[in-house]
Amino acid sequence: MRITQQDIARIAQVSQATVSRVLAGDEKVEPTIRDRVAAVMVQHNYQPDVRARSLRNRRTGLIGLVVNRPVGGLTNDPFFSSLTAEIIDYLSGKPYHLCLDMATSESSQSAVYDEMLRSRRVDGLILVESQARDERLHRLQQDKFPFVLIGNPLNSDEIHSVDNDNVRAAEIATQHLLDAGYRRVGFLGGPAGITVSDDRIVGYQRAIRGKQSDHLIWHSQFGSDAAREKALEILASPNRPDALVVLDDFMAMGVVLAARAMGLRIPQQLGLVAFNDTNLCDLLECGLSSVSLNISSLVRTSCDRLMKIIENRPIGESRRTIVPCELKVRGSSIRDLELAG
Amino acid sequence: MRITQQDIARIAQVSQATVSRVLAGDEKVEPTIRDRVAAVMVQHNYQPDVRARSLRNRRTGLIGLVVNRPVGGLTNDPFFSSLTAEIIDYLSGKPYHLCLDMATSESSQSAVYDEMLRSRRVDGLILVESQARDERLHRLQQDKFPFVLIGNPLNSDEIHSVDNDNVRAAEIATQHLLDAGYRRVGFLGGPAGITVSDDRIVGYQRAIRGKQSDHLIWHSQFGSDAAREKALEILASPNRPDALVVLDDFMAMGVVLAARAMGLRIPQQLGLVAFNDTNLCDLLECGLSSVSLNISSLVRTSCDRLMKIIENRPIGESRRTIVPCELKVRGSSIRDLELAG
DNA sequence: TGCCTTTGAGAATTCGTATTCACAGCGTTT
DNA sequence: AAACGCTGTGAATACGAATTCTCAAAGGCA
Repeated sequence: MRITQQDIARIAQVSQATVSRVLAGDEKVEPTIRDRVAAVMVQHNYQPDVRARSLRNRRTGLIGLVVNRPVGGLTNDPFFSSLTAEIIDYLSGKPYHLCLDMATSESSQSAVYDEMLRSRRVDGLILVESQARDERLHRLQQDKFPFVLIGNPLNSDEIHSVDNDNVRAAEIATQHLLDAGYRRVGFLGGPAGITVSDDRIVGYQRAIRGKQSDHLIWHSQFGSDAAREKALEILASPNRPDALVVLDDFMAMGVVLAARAMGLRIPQQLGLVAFNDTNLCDLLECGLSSVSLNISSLVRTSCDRLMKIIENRPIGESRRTIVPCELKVRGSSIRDLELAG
Repeated sequence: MRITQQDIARIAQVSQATVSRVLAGDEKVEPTIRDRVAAVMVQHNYQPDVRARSLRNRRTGLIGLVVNRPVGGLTNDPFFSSLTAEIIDYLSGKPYHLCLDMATSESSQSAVYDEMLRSRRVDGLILVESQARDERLHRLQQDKFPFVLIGNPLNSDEIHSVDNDNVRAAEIATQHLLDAGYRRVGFLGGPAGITVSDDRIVGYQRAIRGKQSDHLIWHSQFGSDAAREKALEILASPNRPDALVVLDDFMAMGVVLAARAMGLRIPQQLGLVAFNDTNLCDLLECGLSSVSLNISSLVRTSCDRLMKIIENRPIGESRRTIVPCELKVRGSSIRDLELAG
């Protein structure tokens, strides 16, 4: 059977309330008694029961992370894995733990949400929405449930959100390629409708405006395989681009394979810039230029914010925070690499 | 304020006990009443409070995953990310959630363990120990706390554990290279003392025995960068290997870069087999042969086992389960690829 | 000395649910 | 018709900790 405050109280010859007070570090406890109780607690290896505590305190000490992906959609998702890794890293040492959950299908989402929110399993939520789900977000908002969105809440500025400036990120990437001397800079994105992808296309277009006569935009499924197929097609077309901004590092590696298969040299004949700055970037001899999304600062900001909301502390900043991203230039976007080297 | 069973009871003109019974699907409730209560629950969007429930039931519905890594050691760890991804995948739909925690330092481990176990935050634990921590494991064992170890419990067969047969895996990989006609097959592992690495070295040696005069074993830090450095050194040595078994895909990619830099062709002049079968394997033109650790079946087995232990259901199998691994042959280990193609 | 304030600690209550216990109402049996 | 299940429901209690309420003892002041 488990040791409770009741037991400690009995052994130390005090009331259960006093044990609780000692635990809370209450000043109003006679030092003699405090020490006696503390000794008994240590001796019996007492640890308060979180379950009882959270019932009483209305706090579980858990932060939920809900990921919306189809079954199996998590494996090999670099964004997701960085995200969880960073969150755990950030939370370690703090009085919160991470509760991870997945909503696999549209229909299971409600269930997951209900289980997490209405049932008060977690104190707050971090949401990563690949597509805008106003309805859901507003439900949370109405329930006054503490949450922070990583992403773009679209038409709502009531919602606490932290985001990369995807538009700007793509603009920078594109501009960089233009500056490097590439003439026909294209964009290879993910499936249309995905917010990240759409946002970045806007940034691409913004940079291109005026500098180049046409917009070269393609879509592909995620992953290096799909991207390679698409790239084979793109690079075979008569007026192929001489540089590509690619939605993520994995897709970029697919493009690299396609280029290699077709005998195109990177960066001389094809410039590349991708996003995420994962460790994949070093797997290319010349290095893959990539825009770092600064996930750790994204995480730090969101978690800080969430903890403030949960603990009712004042929130200094505005509701929406943009985390700047940073272009990490490597070899794949330096057109005259050999001359320079 | 939150809606409780009490409220539902009042509205439906029954006692709170009855509401609880309806919720539990108790047969002994008059259909008329059952429907009336159910209707009120739906109407008011009632959801039972997990906190109260877990206090009463002594079950939280949480499974803990404790990862032992230094700060920042999670980012870009493919094993970890596959593992969590698979666990979440597996748990979604089941009445358990995942609670993720990290023990960054030796000293913080006790704290994490205490917080998780003694405080009964989770119903059971999945442990991934990179090194054997008998002391810790035995404490858990003595507390009769439900847990399953992914890995090797070394000198204890009392402990529930699920593991790859790392020895066999490495043996197969090595054998495969020997069969392919390579003459000097070496092994590039991680830092000495890491169980995975040590186990695989044993397997390597077992396969080599008799087939080759000497054992060619090197150690390097994890990650493609460190591996590349080491590989440059290895491949420059006078009696360099003509094939390498490499501890994981990432390190293997480092080896690939080194080989490429030195003008060695893969697989003709250097054969490669790695472990994990991540999506990195497709990033090599010829494909990287890799031993799949079958993480999803690893996860399925451990979670099943853990759930059985938690729920006191009979456990059919023995305490230790070995999940077979499978060599995925790709181009990097087919010595005469061009002849074959 | 007597009254009031302060201090410290125990008793009682609360959080929301599950479950045991007790019992009212009804039907069956002899 | 009386004694005896049986069934469905409400009342009461437990889970373990935090907090409020209560009160006794000690101390201060007039």
